Amino acid sequence: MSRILIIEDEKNLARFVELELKHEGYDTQVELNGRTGLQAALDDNFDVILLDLMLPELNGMEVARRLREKKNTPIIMMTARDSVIDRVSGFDHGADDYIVKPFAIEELLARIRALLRRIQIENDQQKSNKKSVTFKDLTIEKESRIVRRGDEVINLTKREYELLLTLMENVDVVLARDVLLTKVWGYDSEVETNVVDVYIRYLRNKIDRPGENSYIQTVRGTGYVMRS
Amino acid sequence: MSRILIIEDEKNLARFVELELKHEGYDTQVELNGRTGLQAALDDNFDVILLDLMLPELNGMEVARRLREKKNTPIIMMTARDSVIDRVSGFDHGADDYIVKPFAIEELLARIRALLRRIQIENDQQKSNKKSVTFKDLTIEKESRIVRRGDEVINLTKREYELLLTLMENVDVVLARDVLLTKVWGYDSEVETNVVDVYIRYLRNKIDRPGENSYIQTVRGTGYVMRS
DNA sequence: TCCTTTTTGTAATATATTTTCAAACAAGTA
DNA sequence: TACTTGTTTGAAAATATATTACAAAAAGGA
Repeated sequence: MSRILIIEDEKNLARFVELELKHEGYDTQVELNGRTGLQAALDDNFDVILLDLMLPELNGMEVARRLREKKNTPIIMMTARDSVIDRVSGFDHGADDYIVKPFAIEELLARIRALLRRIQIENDQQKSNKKSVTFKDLTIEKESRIVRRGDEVINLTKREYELLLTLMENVDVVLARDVLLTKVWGYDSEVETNVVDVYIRYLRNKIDRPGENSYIQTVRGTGYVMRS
Repeated sequence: MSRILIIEDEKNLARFVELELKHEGYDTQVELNGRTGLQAALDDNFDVILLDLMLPELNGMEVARRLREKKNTPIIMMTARDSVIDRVSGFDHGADDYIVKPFAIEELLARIRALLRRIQIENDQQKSNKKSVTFKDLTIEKESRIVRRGDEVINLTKREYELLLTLMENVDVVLARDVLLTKVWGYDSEVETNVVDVYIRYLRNKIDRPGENSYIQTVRGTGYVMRS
């Protein structure tokens, strides 16, 4: 179920919203000031953040701005009535929607649902929409399936290509052999997991430069990763 | 099986709910007024409390409030239809969910299940949901499995990493050697408990600074802990 | 179709790293 | 001091990964 972070200093309101959201089946967490709210938002992956504009320690706009430097978690800004200027700057700082206090809980729920739906659609499109993937001076153009290191075109077989693509679409995520196996060879493949090692080697031979560290790092006991 | 306390003065309703819950395999107890209800809740450890808002001697809100001073037993508040004001203050006093009377028994069962699940998840998983874990200037990024002390990256083996993660996800909890063994080495591992000591030493060598106190403290006769 | 080339997967070996054990040592406690 | 508990160490055992050669399968071309 979706996880929602509530950053709001009025305890009664925070508690009320939290309970209503839990009642709807969301997983919630409350933070009572901007600083801890931002920290929680960064440490954790929430689906939506409800962010009050007026907060102690760090105001809502500032929280949104700093969060946006790192992440794109959707934000619904809660503003005092008619504070148009705030609205504008709120959007400007990265809010995805806003709701004016005092609000009917049903309106908030509707906005959350709408936002989750919107994000879902964007995510679906985005992933398949990206035309190219990059890691350092390595690029993959998906449509043409051309792989380059700098200017030099690298010829990869189907398996090699898919393995590299998977790694490059998950930069900084350590992928276990069996994960790679299901992603590249298919969930029902019955090959030995040693093929992953072998293909990693093929890739290294083709993309790395002699003497330099490999672009693909081994994490012993766990898997492989391309670290930025 | 989970134990549920029903605090409800309408005998018929209380009886009905009790029978249904027993039928579902829960262990139940009924109290017919706020005073004895609170007493029972304090004396005993229930998994969930069903609490009516309108009660003789001590109303539901008051029961919730006083219980919360001592305990965090999850509460489902049963409120009359559309009593929004009651909701707000009820939640404010510590309810975890509410159900509006009259309700379908199936909805109540679903809410109880959801609540039990949520509590479970909050206990176990919240920590493992987090993307990163921090202790003083030590951080672990889980996806990339990068461990840092300040800016310096620390290389850990699989076992070392998992041991540190376990300790850091349980800051201020003293973990016995055999607990660490089951958590890190697996429930069926058959290694000597001395390996824990050995790995604690490896970790200390890698994360501590010479001269400073160790981040990992020994609790003689009990286990190890990272104290904040 | 038949032959050639390329790709894929397996298995064996070599190499590197980690894990474990057990014994000696140190420290804390009664 | 005697006893218990924790620490440190080095070496052996266990595992994981890298590398290679090769056979089977698939793809391509005449």
